[in-house]
Amino acid sequence: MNKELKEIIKEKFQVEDAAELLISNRPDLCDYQYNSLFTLAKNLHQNPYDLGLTLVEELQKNTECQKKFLKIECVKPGFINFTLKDEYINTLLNDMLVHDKFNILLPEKQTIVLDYGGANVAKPLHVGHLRPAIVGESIKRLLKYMNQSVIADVHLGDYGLQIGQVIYGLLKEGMTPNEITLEKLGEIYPKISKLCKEEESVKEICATITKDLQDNDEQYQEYFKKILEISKADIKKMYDYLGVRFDLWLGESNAYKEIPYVTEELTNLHLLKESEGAMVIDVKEESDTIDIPPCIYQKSNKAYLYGTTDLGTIWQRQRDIKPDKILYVADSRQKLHFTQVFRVAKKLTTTKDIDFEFLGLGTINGSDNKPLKTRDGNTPKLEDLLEETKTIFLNNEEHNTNYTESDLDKIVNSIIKFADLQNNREKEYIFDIQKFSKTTGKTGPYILYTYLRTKKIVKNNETSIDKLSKTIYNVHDRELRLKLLELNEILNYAFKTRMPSVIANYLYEICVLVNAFYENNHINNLESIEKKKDWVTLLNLTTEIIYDLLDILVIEIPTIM
RNA sequence: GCGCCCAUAGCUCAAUUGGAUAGAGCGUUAGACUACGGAUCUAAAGGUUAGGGGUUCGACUCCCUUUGGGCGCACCA
Repeated sequence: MNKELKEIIKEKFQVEDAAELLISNRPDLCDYQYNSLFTLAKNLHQNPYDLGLTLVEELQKNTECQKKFLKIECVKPGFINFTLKDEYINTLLNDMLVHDKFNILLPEKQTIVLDYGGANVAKPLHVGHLRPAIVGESIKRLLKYMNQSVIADVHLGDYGLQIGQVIYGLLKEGMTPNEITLEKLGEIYPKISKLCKEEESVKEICATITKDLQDNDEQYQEYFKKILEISKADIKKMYDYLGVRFDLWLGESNAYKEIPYVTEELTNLHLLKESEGAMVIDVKEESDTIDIPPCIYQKSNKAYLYGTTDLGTIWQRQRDIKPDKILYVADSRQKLHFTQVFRVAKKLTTTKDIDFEFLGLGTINGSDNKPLKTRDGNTPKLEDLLEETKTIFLNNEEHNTNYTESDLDKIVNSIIKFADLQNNREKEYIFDIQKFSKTTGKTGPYILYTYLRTKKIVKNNETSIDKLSKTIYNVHDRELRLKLLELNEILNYAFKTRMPSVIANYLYEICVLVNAFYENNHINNLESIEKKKDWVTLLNLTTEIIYDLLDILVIEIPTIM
């Protein structure tokens, strides 16, 4: 859209201008705005407004611009305002109609490993697991949509102290591996975890069991395999319900065989040093203004830690996948840990070329703004929460609809996910089941409802879907069309920032405009065939866009609401 | 102690990374169904962006500071 602007700036002032034409935040004045006159003027030592006037004059002479813009003007301190011609808006929309993925600009293809989910084996899934799963899955779908080759790895926490704790508990109760059940695991972990906090000696025993397990103790391995099998099945079931799908089901335990390679290279590079009985790696850098503590590689009892297995995992990914990037979706509190791990990986010749990104998540709090707890003080189980959402939805529901179980699941998913994904992932947010149960306003059901009623109109008038004519009929019509044109900018911005919330909010804005259009423009008994054809085509394009955006947000569409 | 993050309408959140008049939902108030699905739509009210300073054409956004909250800092993950 701003090709001519850039060309003219380059030709006239010999400046390569990186700034884009932006969507107007003053729709009463224009459709698109150019805000960079001030920086341009500063570099050229000229007055921004005069500069703007010169540019506008050139733009108005340009024949391509004459085709695209109804009005170009320079105003006040130094903005250039652009108003699009209706005909040009429709040209762009027609391009979206015929091209793959609505003609958006796709970034260069890269191979990206996405590490999210991060469920811990042997601990029951709770609310805390919801956000990494949903946000991670959404980012995965966004990256894929934007032409990236993505490998999703759940990276289970399956070889840490919690396993030692659970094995200790099982042995104490005299259970054999074959007697282990999911319910038992759910019971034992919190019990022993609490005990470890109270009694140092128990914690030491559990640590020793963990260490021996890592050293392939046969008995412990048998317990471990059984725990992993049962727990994994449960985790899979829950992720499945949420539509969260991984390409790889690896975990910490898979990284163990890689550790010797990492150790060898660390040793060759003289990076390992002893400190208070443990082996650590210094990660301080010259440019640091603050103190970054070293990465602990091996405990004084020779057991390995989280950081060690992360390095092993990175090593393995480099060998088997050769990714350009590895992205981690995890709780913000782990930021320092990942800074340390990334710095170590950047020192190793094998893994130094990988780009690392840590995508932090804020915690989920209860309505008291404290970490979510049930009445008995425990963290609520994810399964119960979803069930509760379903019950509240059915009780609130005033429209005598008989839902199939499948539709009901899709609606529950939309409630939870749209509530979560519209928030900035970096900030903590309040998980308020009462609030989520409301299905009016900015909610998943609102989006689904909008989609279904719009889709129905398209279906009822199916015969006439074609290309848009040059005409736009009224203000609701024009606003909707302009909103659809934002798709490219929105998707690229969301991609760049890895923020599903950008998409969720845009999707909502589309739906608001579709509903306004719907109320004001009735299609079925329209006399003009041309107009009817245009509007059905427009609504068809809209539903296709909504469909794709919902898919990125991991929301499926029910047959009925 | 050192460091990171946060504070926006009564409540829950936005604000395209420094742009023009800070926007939504819920709640409140007043309206709209003889028309394609009313889980909708049209309006109104609600703000010194925690306080104070600074940077500049321009600050919710950047810097300093005060207050109030959350979190992380070596053998947990």
